[in-house]
Amino acid sequence: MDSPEGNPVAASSSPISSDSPPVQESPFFNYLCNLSPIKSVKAERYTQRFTETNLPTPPLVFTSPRIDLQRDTSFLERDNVAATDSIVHENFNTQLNVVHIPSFEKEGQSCSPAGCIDEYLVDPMEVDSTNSTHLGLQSAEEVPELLQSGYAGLKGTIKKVDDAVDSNREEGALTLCDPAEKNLNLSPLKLVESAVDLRNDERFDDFLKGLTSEKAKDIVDADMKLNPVSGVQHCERHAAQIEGVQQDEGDGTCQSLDEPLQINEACEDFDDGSRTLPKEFVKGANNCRGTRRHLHFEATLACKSIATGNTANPKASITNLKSLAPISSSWDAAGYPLSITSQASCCPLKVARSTQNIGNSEILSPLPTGIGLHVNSIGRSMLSGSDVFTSKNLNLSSQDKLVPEWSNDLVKDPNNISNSAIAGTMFSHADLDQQESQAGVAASSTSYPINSLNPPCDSPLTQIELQVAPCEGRISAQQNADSIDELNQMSPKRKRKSTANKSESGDCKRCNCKRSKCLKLYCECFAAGIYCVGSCACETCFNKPEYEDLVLDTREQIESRNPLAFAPKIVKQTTESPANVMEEGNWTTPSSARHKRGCNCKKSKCLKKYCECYQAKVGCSDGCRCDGCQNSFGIKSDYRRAERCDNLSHEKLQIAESEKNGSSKQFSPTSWEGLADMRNLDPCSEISQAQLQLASNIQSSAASLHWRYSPVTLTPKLCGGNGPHELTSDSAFCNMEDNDMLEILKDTTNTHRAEGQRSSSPRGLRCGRKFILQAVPSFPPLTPYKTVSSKLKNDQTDSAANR
DNA sequence: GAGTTTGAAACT
DNA sequence: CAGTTTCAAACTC
Repeated sequence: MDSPEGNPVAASSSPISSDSPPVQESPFFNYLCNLSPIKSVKAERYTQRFTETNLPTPPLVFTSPRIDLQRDTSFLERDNVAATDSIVHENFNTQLNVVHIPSFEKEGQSCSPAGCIDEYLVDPMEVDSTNSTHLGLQSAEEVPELLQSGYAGLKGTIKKVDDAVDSNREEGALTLCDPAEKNLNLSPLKLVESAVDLRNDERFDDFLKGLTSEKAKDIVDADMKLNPVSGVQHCERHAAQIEGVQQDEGDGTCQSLDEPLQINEACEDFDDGSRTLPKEFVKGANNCRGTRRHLHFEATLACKSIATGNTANPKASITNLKSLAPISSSWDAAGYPLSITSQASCCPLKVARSTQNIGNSEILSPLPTGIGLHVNSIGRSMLSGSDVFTSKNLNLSSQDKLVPEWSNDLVKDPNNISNSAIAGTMFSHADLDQQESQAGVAASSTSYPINSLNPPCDSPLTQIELQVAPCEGRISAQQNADSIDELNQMSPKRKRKSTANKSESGDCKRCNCKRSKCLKLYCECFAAGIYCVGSCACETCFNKPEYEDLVLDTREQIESRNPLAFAPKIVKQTTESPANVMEEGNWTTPSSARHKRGCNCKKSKCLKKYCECYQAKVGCSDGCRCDGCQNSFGIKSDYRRAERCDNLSHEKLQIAESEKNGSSKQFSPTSWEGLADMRNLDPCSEISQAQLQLASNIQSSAASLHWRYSPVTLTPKLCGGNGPHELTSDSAFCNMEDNDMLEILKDTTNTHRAEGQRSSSPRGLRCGRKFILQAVPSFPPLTPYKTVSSKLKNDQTDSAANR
């Protein structure tokens, strides 16, 4: 680790200094003040940021504060965990306590009508649908029979779960167990909430009395399975009753990895329970980091279903749930925490990503409209939105929002993953050397299919993946360690070579900054919104977690100059025609993706990586000021022609769709001319009628998914690599200046609604636009999550109306 | 590996 | 806003 010359943090004029003006006191602030001093400072700072900007504090911020609500680390000692510093505890607590929403209420956290803290702790969907003044738990009538029956039916419930449950009686948890026969009208989050309420059910106490050891285990297991949130609470509350119950060695292991699709095997971050539970029990439970994320994923998917209004096909949704389950489990296996808030805030994104990762899975249901993010913005937006830059904890939180590609491999070969490796990963990341670990993983990880996505490995997105890579099973922990050591022992030059080689092979590359202290956009890591890691060859690097305040300040400074400095450079024009959408499993670059600002090449002719367009494998556009452009991905002068080509293509698709609908009145001579014209255009004319028909049948939202997450690093497919195309009105966005983009951002909601009323435009196009609008925001999100939630609802309404 | 070229970012 | 400087990546030898 570099030892920077002096600590700029101390000298920096941080708003957290004691001289700082008092932050306006609010319930939120008071809440934060109850946190640990360190985190309170951060929270204060965060609050202040939003106070100053008059922006609503995004709920994601609570990822961090909640983490600290229970800082009891005694369980660490009990489990002989080497917690070497507070950060370890902090991070570890992150993994343990993030879902302790109910405890807040129990502990009487203040909750004012104006700014109920819990409002930030629930799924935005819930926030949106529920009065913010009573967001804590659903009322009894809202919570299905699960609540009413309470744990009196626990035994039966367990049995049902284990038997894969085919009953409809308990619509709550059991719906998750047998999703194919249930519907998803019940929000999974509600399930969690309802389950939480069960903690207070005295019948549970009665039930626990007289437990046999086996029963105890089964019950708590089932508790976790059914009710990951309350499971922890149960374990704490009824520890005395369970204490002494002997568990068979190895019997406490969770099967989630073996049968990841089973909801009842998705276990919970049960570490908290370790404070009171027998160690073996805890051990078993600790092996089961699946349930919470599992359920969250379900919540995510529920969000998806809700967002798309796809409640008509619950079965498909449930199928998706099943498909996604292993992924979520694998995430938990990595020991990363998940906050309902953060997860839910980004749930559609997560869903989309998951869908992508699943590849050929059966996930077919439409994606939520309007929640997609440009692939470049995935990491950044989330990083920003969750203030990840400010905290490693938050960094972790961001991981929750993403699903690693390797999780698919988990499913395929669960035996590849050892729990020990998982645990090792967890602890290694809880260490100060976290990033070195990442680096090691990065160095040893070579084959992420997702690599084709932007941002590259440097991005938070990839960082997240890398952090959990050990669980992938492809790389042993020892290999990781070796890689780390190797990297750490490298000279900067060698590191650079090494990373450069990796870069060539499509893997991670890191910065090599010498004078910028990695706090300027020169630094690729900083520009990507991530900390530098051990694999970086930078000198005097301040882009590290320990300088997070400085990093944040610098970032703010840069953003004050250019609010979109951290926005994706490559933007995808939005009205991509379905014909131009990649086919399933064949991810190609949207050829209409363009550099937001354009290049300025003078000598390289846009044929070398000096050119940002070329580097991003996108064509040059009118926004470029390059001389003698010969960009092989599309030269500037071809831009207009390609635009015309795409417009025609789009028109043709509209015609095809109209044809399908039996409505020929929309055909215009122009349209037909366009069709004829298209035939003369190469390569657009290669679009077959079948393709067009297929394209017209493509669910627009699904297409939108591909576009949203379409890697810009691949070659265009249908319209050829040199055919930058498809620039309709929306596409001007590509070349918009930042101010224009900001204007649009401010007007996102209105735009969205207006689009919803535009009956003539294909749904997919609207999706595309929404995507772009939401892709751009950096930190802090200009659109509160509540608004996003509202938009989800609007989408739902739109979908319903369109149907 | 050292040095050069290049263009983005930062600065004036 | 334009010109200049700084910077680090890309590239060449």
